[in-house]
Amino acid sequence: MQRDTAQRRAIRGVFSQEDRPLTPQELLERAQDTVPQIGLATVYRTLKSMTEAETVMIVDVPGEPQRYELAGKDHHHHFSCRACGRMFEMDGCPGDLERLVPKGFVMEDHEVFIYGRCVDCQQ
Amino acid sequence: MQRDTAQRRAIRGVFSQEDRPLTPQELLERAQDTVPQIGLATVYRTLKSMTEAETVMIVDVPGEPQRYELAGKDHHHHFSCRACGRMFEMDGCPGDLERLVPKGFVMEDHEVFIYGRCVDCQQ
DNA sequence: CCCATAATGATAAACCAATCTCAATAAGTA
DNA sequence: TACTTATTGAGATTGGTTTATCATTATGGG
Repeated sequence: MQRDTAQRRAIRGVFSQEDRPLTPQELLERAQDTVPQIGLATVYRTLKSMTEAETVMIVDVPGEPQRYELAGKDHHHHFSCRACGRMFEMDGCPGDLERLVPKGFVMEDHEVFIYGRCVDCQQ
Repeated sequence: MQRDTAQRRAIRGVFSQEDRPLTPQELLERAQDTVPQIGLATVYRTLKSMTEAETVMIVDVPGEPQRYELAGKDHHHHFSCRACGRMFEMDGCPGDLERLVPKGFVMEDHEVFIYGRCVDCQQ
């Protein structure tokens, strides 16, 4: 059966503290604040089981390694800060995407990424 | 000086025939129709010099290798077909993205990806 | 408290995209 | 045509992410 370890608690803790999509590396570093000896393999293993349990979702980002975010959120998109490299969530959705779709094509899904500077990285 | 080779002509030909963002692998396969012995290294070398010359642009796609498209096009976004894996261009742009940006964040750029089925892959 | 075994850490290995190496080829000027 | 040298192809190599290995640790039911 699934055991409750300090490592997994730390990873779950990071996800609820930072409410944004995280890379395995970011998760490792934050989790090490709580459990210093935690290794990258444990992070990947935990992410895999959380993904299978649908506790977290994979976020594919252009030109970056996969990120992971807690599942069950409302539909949203992402903001990537070019200064600090962090990715944030943005509620809502631009309407009227159907208008962009070429004739004869069928839209099933969409993603929007906005790039710029986050509130902590102004000027 | 820059020499005009059959390989480079083939690659330029593929770009103008297929008017969409192509992966190095796609370029290799299409170019081999014209120059069967062309190798992947040549494709990458040619893409690098075309990128430096700003003849082509890199398109970063979520969860996929980089693609390349001819430079100088109007602002547009991309449609990815889940059936055939090809990526297409879509003219235009959803307005009103500023509305999504969290307070204090500054938008510099944006990308939109639509997923679904292209006209050749219906039902 | 015991103990079966799930989980971990360190590191090696697998993967894949992209680049490098180098001998062979071929473009293009004289 | 001859020659300089840019370009090529094949395969090795790199760099980064992700997975596998395996001896060790530690959870949690009995």
